[in-house]
Amino acid sequence: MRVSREQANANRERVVETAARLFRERGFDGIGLVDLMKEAGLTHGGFYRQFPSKEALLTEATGRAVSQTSDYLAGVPAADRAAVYLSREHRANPGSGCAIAALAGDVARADAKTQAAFAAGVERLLACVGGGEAATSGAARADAIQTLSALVGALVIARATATGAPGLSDEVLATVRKRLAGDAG
Amino acid sequence: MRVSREQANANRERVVETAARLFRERGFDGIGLVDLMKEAGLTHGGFYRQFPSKEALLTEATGRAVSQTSDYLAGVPAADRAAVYLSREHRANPGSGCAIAALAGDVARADAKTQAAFAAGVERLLACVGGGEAATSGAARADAIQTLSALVGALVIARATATGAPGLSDEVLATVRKRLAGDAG
DNA sequence: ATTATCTATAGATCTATAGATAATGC
DNA sequence: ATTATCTATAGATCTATAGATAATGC
Repeated sequence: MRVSREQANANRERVVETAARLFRERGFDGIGLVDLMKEAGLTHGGFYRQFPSKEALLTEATGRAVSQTSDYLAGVPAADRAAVYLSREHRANPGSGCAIAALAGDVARADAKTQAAFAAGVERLLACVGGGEAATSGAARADAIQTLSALVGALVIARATATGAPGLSDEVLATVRKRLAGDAG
Repeated sequence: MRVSREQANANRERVVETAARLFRERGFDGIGLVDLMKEAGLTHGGFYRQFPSKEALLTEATGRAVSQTSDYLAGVPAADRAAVYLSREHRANPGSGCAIAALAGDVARADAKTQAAFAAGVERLLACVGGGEAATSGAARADAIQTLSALVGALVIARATATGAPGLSDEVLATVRKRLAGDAG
């Protein structure tokens, strides 16, 4: 039943990756440790050798999810970012999508460490959206904050209305996409 | 143990009001029916005579919360709305604050009926933010969608960083507040 | 007689722990 | 000998239901 140290590290990685996806899809309380470990291909008994608590896994999973988000978005051409971010495909796939939009609700109720990991992701996205020159304060950073807020708000509203009011959901995506294509998007 | 029909209706109202507050504060999975009913001054045994399920209470509580939100915001002078919405006080009090920002995550995973109640709230806020002329499509409605998205996104990000990165949280509130004060805010 | 609310509980979760097992790594 | 993972379970929840109770409303 024991595996090599290398394999154990790989298993731990897979748990974090799985959590980064499932917490975004179902929320922190929407997935239990038994099912989460099962999705990672393990049983739940080994969990507490690798993590002190489910809350600690949220901290790591948040860090992982925000890294995935900024890495992915950095690879999208600046001119396409708003269209990709506000697409129906992104709306339908929170598990592989923006960590800020998908985790904000749970992170607002999490501890300071998790919020700090989340904030680091916000900073990286600001640098990305602002074209690299938004790290310091000033007008470029203010533009980036305004743009990121509109992106996150539009996606969050679109997801909460996707099934019950698909026309409004599509309209919100399309409208903000169009507005952001004009300037800093 | 039985009360008058009038009192029973008042009790039911209080359960919906309590849920509208607690779901915003703790999330749908963050409050159990036993504690929720206790906060409403009742025991949990009577719950299922008034509501078919906890999910059905979410539908009603969402409708109640969005009504409170649009009613409150309609009473705030248009010039002050962005400052009130993006205040530290609003950030600290989700239970009595904007239903869109506080419930979006849970509603994205809820049924179509709950999403429809949420969408009705979005429409009412668009009319409010747009100054009443945003109900029909056109530039005024697009402005309102852009403004509401920025408001919701900024508040959601500010809440998720309030404890772990208070400087960033304050900065997001202040920046978007300043930007929206200029135009449609 | 009806019914709103109560007490009590069933049955299914959930997080976390205990102890066994078996392969790694000294 | 150490340890990563397993099986099994403790103890605390959670949603939902059953049946008793007592006041309302016919």
